[in-house]
Amino acid sequence: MSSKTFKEKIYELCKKIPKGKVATYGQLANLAGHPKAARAVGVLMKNNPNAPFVPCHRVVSSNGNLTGYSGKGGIKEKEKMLKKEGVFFSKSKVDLTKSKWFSNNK
DNA sequence: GGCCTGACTTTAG
DNA sequence: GCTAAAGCCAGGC
Repeated sequence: MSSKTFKEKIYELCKKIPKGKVATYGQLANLAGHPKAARAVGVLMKNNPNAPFVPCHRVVSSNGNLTGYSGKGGIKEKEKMLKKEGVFFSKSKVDLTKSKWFSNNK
């Protein structure tokens, strides 16, 4: 039963992202059951009704580039946090080759 | 129920 | 390698 809305699923998926790993918007959308709703995912993050409850900074674009983040510091802080958590970086982008999250729960 | 917005993704030039 | 355009979707008013 999918009583939960798309956004609720997205938030839960965000919380499931392990430390030191990152996921793409499209991936979260895919796990939520809508592979093409990556855009909607971004909107939900922007609204960010539960900022401290969801590590939305672990969500990046498909090429590993850090996009968005309306939080304090913006992209800069976001990158900093990820580096701190152990995410591999290549210049100003996430090294998806090493740090992309492989969701097991589907 | 319809219109607008947007932190996406992909393809083409 | 970069820019532009199109397609897609859900939330909010």
